[in-house]
Amino acid sequence: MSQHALLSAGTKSWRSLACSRSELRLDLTLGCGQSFRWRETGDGHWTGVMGGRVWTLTQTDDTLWYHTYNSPNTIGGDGRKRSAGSLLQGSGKRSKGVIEVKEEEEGEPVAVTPDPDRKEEELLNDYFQLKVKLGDLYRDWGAADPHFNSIAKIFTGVRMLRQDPTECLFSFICTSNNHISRIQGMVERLCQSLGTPLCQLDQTSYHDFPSLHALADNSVEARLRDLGFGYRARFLQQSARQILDSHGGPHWLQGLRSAPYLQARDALRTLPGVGPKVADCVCLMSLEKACVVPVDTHVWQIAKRDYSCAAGNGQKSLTDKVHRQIGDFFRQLWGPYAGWAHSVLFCSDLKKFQKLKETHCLKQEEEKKKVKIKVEGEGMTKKIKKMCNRKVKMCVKEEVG
DNA sequence: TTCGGACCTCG
DNA sequence: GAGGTCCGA
Repeated sequence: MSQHALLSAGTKSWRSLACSRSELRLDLTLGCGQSFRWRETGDGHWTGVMGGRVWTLTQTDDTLWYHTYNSPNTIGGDGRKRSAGSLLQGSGKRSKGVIEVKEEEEGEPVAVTPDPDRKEEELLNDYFQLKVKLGDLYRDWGAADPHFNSIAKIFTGVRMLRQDPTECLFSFICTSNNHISRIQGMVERLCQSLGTPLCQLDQTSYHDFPSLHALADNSVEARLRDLGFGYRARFLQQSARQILDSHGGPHWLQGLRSAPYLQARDALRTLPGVGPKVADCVCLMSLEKACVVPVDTHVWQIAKRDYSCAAGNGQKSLTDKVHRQIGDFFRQLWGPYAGWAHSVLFCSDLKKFQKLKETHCLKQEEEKKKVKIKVEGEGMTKKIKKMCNRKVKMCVKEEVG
């Protein structure tokens, strides 16, 4: 049996939070290239490391379900033999918005892993920034931007994570000249090679993200080159060394959360391997700078193609000035959470999510047919039929375009 | 400020 | 070429 938790299998203990899909879509949020540590380990089940522990997350319409695994050296490990129980039917217990599902072993209830201080709930709330009401933000962005509005119908629940700054910084140093799937592999090798092991599930060993000390060791560059990091190997080691030697450690990175955006960005850019794009990603995704729009060639294309944004027209490469102009353009359009809005558009442009647009388009076609039948059935005038069809066509066009 | 080339590897 | 950065001119 799979050691990775599966909600339907009923062999593991799950807890849950009330959270609708419009507030959070796991597949989009965890797969759009913000974090590189989550894998789909079962249908709609995402397993990864966060806050020093291994999690499996999944969701139903109004609920976010989570399971955490005990590492081997903590009490009550997960290696015990478990039998499948019918835990989802009627054994859920609700307390202060938390549902505790008790697992059963040979008919006898087994105690769920206790979470008396609700630490895990807090970690999830913090990581997904669930206090920020995404529905309200989508409404505001849609009102200000028709193009966003058309995308938003398909790409709901794309939310900015609040990641650990060290993990975010060193992951994004790996992103230059690179694409998501390869970055995922690199970050995984980085953790397996230099991070503390947490637990093993179905031949996959999960490790914590490496500490600055582990990354700063002189042997790291050669080791990472062997693991296929190329020129980025030196950047990783040197940036870690610089943070330890010149700034005193991870505390410095955390401290940038309370610094203004430009100050934080400039501080990050003193590190080797950190240019405007990487610095902006770290600011947005781990340092609470929600207004920051990281600009890469991709976002530049979106600005030109979908917004006729003239910034950088005639330019061959993304200069600092073009970065600033495009960032300002989107900030003006979307407001203080512009970085969050940018991630929705970014997500909708990813190859792996194109199917979502197609299926949505098919649904629209079906709606169109239904409307047509209804109109004909009600014997409306030709003029009204025409108007109605045009409206549906416009809607479809908007979705596709 | 801007530009081109180099840096790594892979599909 | 890819979801970039660094370096020298």
